[in-house]
Amino acid sequence: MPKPSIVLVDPNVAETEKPINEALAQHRTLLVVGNCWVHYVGRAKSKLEAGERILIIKQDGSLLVHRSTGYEPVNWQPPGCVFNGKVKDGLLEITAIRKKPHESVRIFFDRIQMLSALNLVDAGEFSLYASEEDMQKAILLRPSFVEEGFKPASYEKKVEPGFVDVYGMDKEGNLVVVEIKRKTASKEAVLQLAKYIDAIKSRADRRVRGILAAPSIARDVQRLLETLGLEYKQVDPKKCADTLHKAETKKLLEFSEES
Amino acid sequence: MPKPSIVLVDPNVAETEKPINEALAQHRTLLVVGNCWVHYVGRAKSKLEAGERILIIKQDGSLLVHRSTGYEPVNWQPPGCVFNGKVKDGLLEITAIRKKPHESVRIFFDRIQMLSALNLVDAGEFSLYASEEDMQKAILLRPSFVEEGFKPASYEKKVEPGFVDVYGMDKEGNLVVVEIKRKTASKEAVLQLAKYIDAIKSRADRRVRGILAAPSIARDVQRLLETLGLEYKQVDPKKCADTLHKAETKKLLEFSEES
DNA sequence: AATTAAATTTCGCCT
DNA sequence: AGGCGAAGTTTAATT
Repeated sequence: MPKPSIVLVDPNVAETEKPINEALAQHRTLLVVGNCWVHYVGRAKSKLEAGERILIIKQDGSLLVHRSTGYEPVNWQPPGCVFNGKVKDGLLEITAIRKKPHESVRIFFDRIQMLSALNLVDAGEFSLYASEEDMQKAILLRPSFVEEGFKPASYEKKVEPGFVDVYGMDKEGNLVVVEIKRKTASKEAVLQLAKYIDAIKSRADRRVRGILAAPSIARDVQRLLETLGLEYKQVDPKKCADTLHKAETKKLLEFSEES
Repeated sequence: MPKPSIVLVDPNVAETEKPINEALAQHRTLLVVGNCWVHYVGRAKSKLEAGERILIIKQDGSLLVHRSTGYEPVNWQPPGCVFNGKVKDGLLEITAIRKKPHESVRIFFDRIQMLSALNLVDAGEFSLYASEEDMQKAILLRPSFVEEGFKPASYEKKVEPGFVDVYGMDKEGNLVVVEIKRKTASKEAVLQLAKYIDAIKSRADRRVRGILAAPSIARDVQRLLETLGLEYKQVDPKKCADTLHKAETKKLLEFSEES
């Protein structure tokens, strides 16, 4: 039976110790806004001077300290920390300790504008569309996105430097390696594809074609691509997402008709 | 003259429209906790079903939606967004729009546990120690970290593929190229060093040694390194940071004695 | 403005 | 558990 949320506005620092440690013990989400400074020692080492920030401690043991600007937290810890809060001499000190790698974040508050201990109930599903994985699935489903007559044979095939996105054969019987990028193809993508081609060519008995499938490509990158004897095929991630979506809807329909 | 912070606990959704738009207009930091769902369209596309989350909108136009677990936000926008909040049919809809690339995040709240509009005052400085740059400075200051008798000649020297971290001479008069890594040396670091060495060897009149200075190196990477005729020297970033710190303290002392 | 490299990257997947 | 590659990566530096 979860206790309801607690919100304290402008509390004395001293009176926050108990609710904070209760919230931490119950693995609730903790939200603290106030004037603080932060010491971090671990993979690196940092010091943040005093200022007003937002501290978030989540139930999985992750920690975020956010300043008034910027997408990224100024200090943080990934999930799995152990926390402790204590008040001494009018200061609230919150310590987060992680092992492997061993590191710690210590936050000192001398004034707290708001403290909140929350019970966040969240079972909602998150779906991301048009990821590189979606594009891969869509190409396997509709190989003509790459080329008419293309026949995929395998995907995520192990080829020495790493993994090939899609691997198959064109209508002339040549081997085809497809490298997929969700956005504008970079030089790195071209070089990666070239590496795969080289590795496969060395032990193939026929011609090996490399196709870079991406929504766009820069002029100079395309030149590099052509110099290396590779090809480019424009593929729209949105269209891939739509194709996938329709396929999945159809599958669901068939399933419900069967049952 | 900044207005003080506002905190509303369990407000009706309808009554949040005005304070939210005021806070957005005044570029205050907005904190909303409540039950919401999120649609994102832009570089990719995502959908997040209903659940209780924390929304942060910062004064620089960045946006974060945090779930009850995880270091990373489930949805976000980097700084520079334009926001709008409106209430309709008992729902609060907050829209964030970014141009270049054009994308949008729409958040719908049907229940709000807490709303807070903050004026965060934060002029504190953030310092990170033991960066790669710090290690470079420390090696220039104390070349014996690389090797007894090593004499640095230059740093960030242009050598065709890019820049060499530290460049100098050993006590036998051989050229020495030092590549610095703040953490475990990767295969990429070894190959990069090899490229520099090749470039320099081609126009040098004496032996050229390549030393990879890093806190650690994987067994197989070390094998590759040795195959390429390069060397590894263990260097501790923390020790570098300490050396630097002491040097800077000393410098400050000398300065205050002079004046 | 575009490109490249680094990050206390984190995260996921596979060996 | 360690290693490798991808990310709606972001961010800073450099061309």
